[in-house]
Amino acid sequence: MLHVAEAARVSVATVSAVLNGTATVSPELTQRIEQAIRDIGYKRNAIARSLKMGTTRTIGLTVPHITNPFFTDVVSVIQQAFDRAGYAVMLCCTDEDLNTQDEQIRLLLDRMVDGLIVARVGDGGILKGIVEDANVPVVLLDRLCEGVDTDAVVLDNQRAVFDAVTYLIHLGHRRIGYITGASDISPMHDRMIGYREALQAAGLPVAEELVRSGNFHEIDGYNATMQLLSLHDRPSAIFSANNPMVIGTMKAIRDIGLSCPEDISVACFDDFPWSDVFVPQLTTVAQPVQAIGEQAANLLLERLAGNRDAPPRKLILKGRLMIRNSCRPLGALAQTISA
Amino acid sequence: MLHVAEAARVSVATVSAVLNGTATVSPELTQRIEQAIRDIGYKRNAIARSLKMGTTRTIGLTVPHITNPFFTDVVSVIQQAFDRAGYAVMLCCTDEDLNTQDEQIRLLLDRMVDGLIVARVGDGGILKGIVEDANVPVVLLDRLCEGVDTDAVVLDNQRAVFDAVTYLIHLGHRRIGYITGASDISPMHDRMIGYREALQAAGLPVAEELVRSGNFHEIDGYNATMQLLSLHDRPSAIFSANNPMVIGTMKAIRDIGLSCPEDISVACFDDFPWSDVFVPQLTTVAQPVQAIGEQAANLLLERLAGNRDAPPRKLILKGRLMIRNSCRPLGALAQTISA
DNA sequence: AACGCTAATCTAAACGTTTCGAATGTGTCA
DNA sequence: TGACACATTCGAAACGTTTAGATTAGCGTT
Repeated sequence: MLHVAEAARVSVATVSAVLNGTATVSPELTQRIEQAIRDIGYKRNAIARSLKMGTTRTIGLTVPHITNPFFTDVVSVIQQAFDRAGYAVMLCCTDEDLNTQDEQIRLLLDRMVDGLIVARVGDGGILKGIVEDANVPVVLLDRLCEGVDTDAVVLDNQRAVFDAVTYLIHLGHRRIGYITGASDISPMHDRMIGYREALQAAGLPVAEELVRSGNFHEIDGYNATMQLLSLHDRPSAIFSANNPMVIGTMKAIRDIGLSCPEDISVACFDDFPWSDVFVPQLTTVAQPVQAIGEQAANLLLERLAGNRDAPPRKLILKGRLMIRNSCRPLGALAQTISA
Repeated sequence: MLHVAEAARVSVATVSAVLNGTATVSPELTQRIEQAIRDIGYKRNAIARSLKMGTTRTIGLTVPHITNPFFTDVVSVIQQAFDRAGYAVMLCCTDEDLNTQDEQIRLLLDRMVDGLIVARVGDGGILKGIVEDANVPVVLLDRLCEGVDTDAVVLDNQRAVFDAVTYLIHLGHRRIGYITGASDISPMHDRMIGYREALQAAGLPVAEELVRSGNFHEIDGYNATMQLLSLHDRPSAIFSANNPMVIGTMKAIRDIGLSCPEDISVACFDDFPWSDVFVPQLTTVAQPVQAIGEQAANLLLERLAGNRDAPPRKLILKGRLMIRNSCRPLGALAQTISA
């Protein structure tokens, strides 16, 4: 900027003025300065600007795993939204580990991100303190966090699973296996409640041996399914509360020599692009990823636009049951349908 | 830092010294300063540091679409690698659009990223100038760029497709449809060559009506497949040079009332997690995503570590044909096998 | 001709670090 | 006792911006 000022024979203040349009500058000087900028190929240093202004026009986004198709899609939407608004986004993957998350949030804060969107892990760690300090706005994504009162957009997980399990019950299933992730994550907790309530609403018992817990990965789904399938009175249907784990479920079914949906019905959380192309076409609970991403971005952008002390808003969106053909009717119902 | 200095009754220079270990500081002062840091909850301002040091410990990463599973995986690996090295990564999606890419690269450069990893789009745009200026190191990912001589890691695309198509030919296929993306992208160009060479090596003609070009999206694959399948002498196999497009291919096959592999064989580029779970299990060319991501990260990290003027290195990795059951043997071969 | 008003431009401080060189103190050696 | 080396600490400039306030010039009024 100094060089531009010299070349245009003006002060740096004037250059800054035309760059930002913050003051009226005569046409001649404007012209000279613009020419000098082109000649020199000057690019304004956003770091120096950030230091002075106290804002970086950068936000931090952390998710447990970007390879989980739900997060892939949401990250993509969020990235686009902030790109349109002229913000950069720093992406971090916490690998479902609290220490990693704390470290990455610190990294982002050190770099003075203007805001944070977090799909939290564990108990939230340092998140609570950050929200309380209220220096940088935080919006929670997908997962609420106990004791952390801030903007959030989540799914009505309980209702979504309730609907899905009720659907299985309507098909005639009575023993429905359930595979979940760690229950300290709010969606996992809520989904579990949805499962139990659906059974209870139908007057069915909640058999603890049908509930298995894993750590979100394919292998965990595989192991859980193996256990369910080796029960002496094995379930006729399995609902997997997490998408990567359902891959493990399908592999376990195949490896054990069964097939879906003939021998066992399967449904799961989170839709994915291939779900209606291959056989079986998996029945899933689809989250409105586009809306989730956009709403999260909007909540944060509004805070960034200055609306700091409005009360926190929690947006709760509805899932949608995508009925395909991985679940088959059972018993009397099956008779009527095939007849 | 000023507050810390005051609280510990020392100068800011001394605080900086203990923070960075750049000078010997007496045990008492060190102690006092550390205490003050804890008391105040001081966090060093990375922006100010960056301004002074001229380095942000942040890199920029641009890909066409993060939802393409190949890029999802590679981004994930790269993110992890830089995280380990204490770098933040700014992620941008260019949506396969050159203007968007230019804009985003400018955005990243404004923010003084220390380096860039780019899966380029179009003809590279401003990339060439940036590499020539040599202020920030650039490594090309997945796609080389004409006239841009810099570090790169790509696949041996030609060989990979050659192998895949040769496999189809060995199965007895003679008319093999080929669906590609825009040919100004080096991998698409090279894959096409691999296709032609495989046919020529087998003494088969290259029928232009069997080659269709799309814009990387599912819908393009759908349309291209529809065209191929409505040919009066339709192909017995289709190879899709891009993963999202193969979804369109599968949908088109289904919509037209055919089935894979009975009526038509399908193979495609890029593996995905579900590929061996559902039916048909798709035969794919798997890229070594882990290695690609790590090598790209390493190339850049080495440059960042100071090795600036070594000649550019191009790493060419090998793909792997994952033979599953979406391609069936034809003619005489089918007889022998089923006999 | 002196005055005030407005518009255009500039000067200089500030943002929070790092770092060079100067200053201070302490012990060693001739 | 003075000179010197060494260890420790500090003052102040610098990084590239923004911006409040000062300065200057131009112009219409009286």
